[in-house]
Amino acid sequence: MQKNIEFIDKLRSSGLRPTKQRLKICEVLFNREETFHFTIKDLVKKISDNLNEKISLATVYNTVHAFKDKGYLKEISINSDKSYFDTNITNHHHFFDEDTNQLIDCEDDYIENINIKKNITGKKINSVEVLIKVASDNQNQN
Amino acid sequence: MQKNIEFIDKLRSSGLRPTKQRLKICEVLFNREETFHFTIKDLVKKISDNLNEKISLATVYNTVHAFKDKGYLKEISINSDKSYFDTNITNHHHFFDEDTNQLIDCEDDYIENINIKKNITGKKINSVEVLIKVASDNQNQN
DNA sequence: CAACAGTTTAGAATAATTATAATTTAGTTT
DNA sequence: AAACTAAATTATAATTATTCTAAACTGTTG
Repeated sequence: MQKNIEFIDKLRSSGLRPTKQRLKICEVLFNREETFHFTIKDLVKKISDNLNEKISLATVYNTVHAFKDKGYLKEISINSDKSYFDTNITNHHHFFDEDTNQLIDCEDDYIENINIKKNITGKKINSVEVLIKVASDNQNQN
Repeated sequence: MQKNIEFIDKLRSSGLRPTKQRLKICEVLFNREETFHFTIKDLVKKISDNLNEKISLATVYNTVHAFKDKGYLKEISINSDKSYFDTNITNHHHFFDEDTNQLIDCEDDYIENINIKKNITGKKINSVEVLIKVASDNQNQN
């Protein structure tokens, strides 16, 4: 569990002012054992569940984008109408449960290393991400 | 190149009435050598470029969704605010050029087979897709 | 503590998509 | 081929996620 003072340093060191709102969002996002996968809506809900004061929607968007730009969050590509974010910023892959719309980290032992044999000429690879869509075994869902 | 009569059969066989609009959209989508990656906006533009008559936006959405449901199109997950569709419905992966926002098919010889060693209990795998984000080699882009 | 740039905010604006309800059309029945 | 019915199309309104705007506020620096 990180302390407030650590968040302040973290923010300052990347040129973000440690405002009340950003610190609250840090607490919600980073004071946890497990990776947090969330949409903006999820985060807004977590904030209003955990805090007394409210943070405006615009600030939540601003902060999430700032955190993403600074590398504290990753944005995950899901076949969807909204963006998912991930507090796990290491290189890793995902399962997406189509029954529940839940994003699940794919541990390293679940998948063999991805080997890109050729690349587009003149481009560098920025990321390689695997998305494994799963659904109930016993039903016909899509 | 497929003929109109083939599209009519194709649509009928999957329980879709071969309407004028759907046939026009079939022509635009499937009468081509290469895979077509597109957003709804792209498709609307192609339609208005190629045809005299106009098709309403709602119909374009309806048709693309119907075609997707019937398996004539795939929807591709991109880190973005809009949906991309693909006329290549085989299992395959993608490059996404972040400079140009272009989606590029990843040929089989570009990537080694993906091997999922473990899966989520009680779920079946519906799809495995790799997205390789690339950008200019000589610039600092993100 | 004054000044200033960086932040927050409510609310408006935008953009993609979906819903609605009236009209039209395709396929079937007479 | 006229009549019927369910499916499809359409213009438009509604919805949803996200971004923009401009005013008010706050953190930092001197």
